[in-house]
Amino acid sequence: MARSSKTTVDTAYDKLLDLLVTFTIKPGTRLNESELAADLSMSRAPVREALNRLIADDLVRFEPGRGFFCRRLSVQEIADLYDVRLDLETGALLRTMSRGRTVELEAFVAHWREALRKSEEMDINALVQDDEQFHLELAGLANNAPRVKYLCNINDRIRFVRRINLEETGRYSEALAEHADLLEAIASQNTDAACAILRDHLLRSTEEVRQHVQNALTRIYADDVA
Amino acid sequence: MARSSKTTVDTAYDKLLDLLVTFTIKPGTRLNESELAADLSMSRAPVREALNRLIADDLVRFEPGRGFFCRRLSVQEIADLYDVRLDLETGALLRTMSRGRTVELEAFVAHWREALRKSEEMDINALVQDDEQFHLELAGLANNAPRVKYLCNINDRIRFVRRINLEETGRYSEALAEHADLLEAIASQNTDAACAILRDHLLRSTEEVRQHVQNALTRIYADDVA
DNA sequence: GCCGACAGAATTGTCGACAGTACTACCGAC
DNA sequence: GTCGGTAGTACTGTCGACAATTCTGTCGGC
Repeated sequence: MARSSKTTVDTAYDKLLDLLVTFTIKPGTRLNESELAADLSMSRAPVREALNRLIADDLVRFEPGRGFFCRRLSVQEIADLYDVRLDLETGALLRTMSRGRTVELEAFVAHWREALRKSEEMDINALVQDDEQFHLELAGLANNAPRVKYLCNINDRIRFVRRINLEETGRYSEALAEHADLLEAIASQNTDAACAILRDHLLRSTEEVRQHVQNALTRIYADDVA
Repeated sequence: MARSSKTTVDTAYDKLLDLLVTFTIKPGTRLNESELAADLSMSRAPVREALNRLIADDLVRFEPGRGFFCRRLSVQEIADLYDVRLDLETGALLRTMSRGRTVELEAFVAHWREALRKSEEMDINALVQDDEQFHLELAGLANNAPRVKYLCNINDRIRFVRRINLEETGRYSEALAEHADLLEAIASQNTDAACAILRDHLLRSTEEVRQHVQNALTRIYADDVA
């Protein structure tokens, strides 16, 4: 039954991750193990295991004797995560650039030149996903797996806000243009320019986040899917 | 029985963390759940829960159907982690310095001026612990909890190597001197100097690590405590 | 002598159950 | 009407058991 890499725990993990990342489960609410187990039609054991994995991702909090809770969403924390993200991404870029032209870099540039051209007619979901992908692949060029993993974690924790942010500001084309600029700076091996663009791009997002997180919060609590 | 914040899972977690961080459990070895449960005199359930928490810390690997394994120790990964650490720590320092003199900063400087003076006659264990503490508190001044958390994780993953490194090079006084220099640069609000010192300090460590990790590895496998 | 199949042993995956603890709602006293 | 205690309920914490899978060592064939 346990097809490799698709055990019950894994399905529980994926499902819960989704619920938490999209805030279908509201911040701060207590998670009822039995209920979740019933929803996923499995026993409590795998649910608990999945929840335990999510602790270290900081997507759930755990209080002894009380159980698991959905993480609280604070403006400060989101801003802090954007801050860390800035350092990790610019650090990666710096190292990638110092390595000069590589096959991977050329491939990256070629692929995203093409992809960005087609982005104009994408819907918001695809755009958000693409944005994340772009940044992640860029960071990946530095060939530092742990760094990418930390960035993935950050992404999981800010994804919802990131999405709201993009919707709220409607800054699609500007963001895409900034990606394009960055791409060209990279392609022409202009390290300083590339870092500056990435830095500004991220700082701008951070600023917007501060303004829009409140909207995000109300939106989360309004979304009563039931 | 479950005294607040000291549940069975927690003891399991702490104990396992220690075993993994110190490499009492050798890299790559398979972890036998029943055996661990017996050693800790508890059932398999809490052991599994603790192991699941350790997955996201990347201290254990998990293969469906095969169980949990102690992480592999690769030179590349250690170097990568040092790399990330460099970005996180210098980023934190930059933000701390940009904030000017604060009460916390003054307290930090005062405390460590004193502590460094007494460090000369410390034994290696205390030195290693102090070194980690110094860097962590310095990063903490930036008031960014997630950043510190990521650094803690990195510390867990490099602690052993860090220790070996210090023993192997015997560079105690140099390292302490660098800390002192850094402290004075911070105290005199010289941002550029402080960043440069921290950067060099960490780059040097990274370089040493590359040279000494092999020794660390053999040492780990030699330590048959039984 | 080497390779593959097969059976037995060991280990993981998941479950249901029970004990212990935290929460809730009710009730009486002030 | 409010506060404090108390009993009942709901949930978590941990366990042992069984099913399913992987591993190991042996045997026969080539």
